[in-house]
Amino acid sequence: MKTKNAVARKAVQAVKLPSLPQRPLRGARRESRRGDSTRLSILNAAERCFAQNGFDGVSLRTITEVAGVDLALVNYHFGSKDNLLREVIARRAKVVHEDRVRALEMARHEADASSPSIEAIVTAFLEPLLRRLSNGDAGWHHYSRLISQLDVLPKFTGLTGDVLDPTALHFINALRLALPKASPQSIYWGYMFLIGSMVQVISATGRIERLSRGLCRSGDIEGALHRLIPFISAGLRALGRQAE
Amino acid sequence: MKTKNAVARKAVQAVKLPSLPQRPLRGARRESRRGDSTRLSILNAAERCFAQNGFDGVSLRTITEVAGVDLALVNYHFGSKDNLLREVIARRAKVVHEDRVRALEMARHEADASSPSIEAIVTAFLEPLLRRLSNGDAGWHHYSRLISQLDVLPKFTGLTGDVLDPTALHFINALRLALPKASPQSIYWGYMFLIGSMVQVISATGRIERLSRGLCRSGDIEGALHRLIPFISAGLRALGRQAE
DNA sequence: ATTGATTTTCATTGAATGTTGAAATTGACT
DNA sequence: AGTCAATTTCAACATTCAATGAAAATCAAT
Repeated sequence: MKTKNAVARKAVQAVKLPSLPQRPLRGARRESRRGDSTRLSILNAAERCFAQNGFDGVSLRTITEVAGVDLALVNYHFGSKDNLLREVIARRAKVVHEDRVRALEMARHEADASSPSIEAIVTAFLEPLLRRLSNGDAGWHHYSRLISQLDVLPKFTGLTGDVLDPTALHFINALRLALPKASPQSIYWGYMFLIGSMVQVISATGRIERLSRGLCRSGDIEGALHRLIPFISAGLRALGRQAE
Repeated sequence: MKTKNAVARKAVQAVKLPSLPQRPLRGARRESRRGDSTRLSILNAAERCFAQNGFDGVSLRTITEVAGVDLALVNYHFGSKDNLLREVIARRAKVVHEDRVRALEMARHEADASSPSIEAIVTAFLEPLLRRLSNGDAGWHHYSRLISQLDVLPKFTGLTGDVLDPTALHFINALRLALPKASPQSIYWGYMFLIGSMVQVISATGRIERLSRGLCRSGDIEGALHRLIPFISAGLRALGRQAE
């Protein structure tokens, strides 16, 4: 029934969405349309609200209130709450993916003929996202916390899979080349552990402040990276040394 | 406004909960009361539902339907949905905490005068929970997935803090003794990474099946532990070696 | 000024939410 | 049989939810 609803909704939405002009109608390369700022406000508000209270913990009413726009505009611009979430994620995931792939290619270039070091691979994966967290843009913070939540909720694996798996497979392949003696299974598990460690940093729940009584701070990305990269690299290398 | 509602609800609930007899009224050491099986059904159903769809993604109606009991019984036995969640978690967290502390004491005993090895500490932390996941009891599976979700949601840090922080501080202290050269900050971060890696295993979202195209399985706890312990141990040791 | 598509507003839909009060039932005790 | 508290049932409560339909407004192009 749930799937049927989703399908029905999707079908309706495909029909009812405003017809986006596929190519610029006018001379300018890209014509900025009237509703663009509305779309942006909604995306940003949704990102913040979803991150704070989870997808099901926030209503479209709250989101539109934060965005300062009318409730009905969500369904006009995005079709449904589900689709709003998808666009919130896709927007930034695209950026991070491209940066990560580029960073990895750079590392490969520097490594010449051989494979880049584990540290280089891990850094190429972590920095594109983590560096943005210390750049003052709260949006990236919210996006990170949202990803952390979806990563762990079974009902969203479809969504996160579509968006994040390409990056994952890209880096899993790089790790395989860098750890030729590790079994394929160890590589996959190692990648999961990598993700998990990173998620603890980007989810920024404030737990480390509480545990350390203020000695460590969730927002101290430099401090986190300074430990995260050695931790993961040493862990992965240990998997590469393993007798199987 | 939201906080005010929560406070009001809590106050009401404190007044309206059925007066639980503090000590056994009759001869038997512990008199099993009539509603106990109802309580259990609700706890188990809530555990399963929360794990699958998240706290806000499930209604009390769904939970009581799964439990096969009347809707009103949730508020009769637990006072509120919030409190139901708390009891769902506390029930199993208590068991795991005791097992972990006991396992750590055992490791200390075996290590004689010196500190237990990193492997021993990490194992003492991981096994009490992970071993239960391969013992057929689906409840532990649901509990683990639920913990994974709450761990990453800001709005539940109060709850998870109350329940999980004592264990955390216990093991952080053990790690400090085992890694005398590591800075306190590195220990705290290391513990966070440990948690993160573990969460990726116990959240069991099926992602590793998809990424590895069936080569690895989320349910393969032995395989996961076989990589998780070396990964984390090597990572922590690297933090201990770090120049600071 | 008029057209016509895009965007916004407003009112409302039907369903689902957590919670509650009052009556009915149960079962162990006198 | 009768008592009484614990438990269960049933029917509602007032909100809130996502989504929609139709009218109003906006604005560039003719």
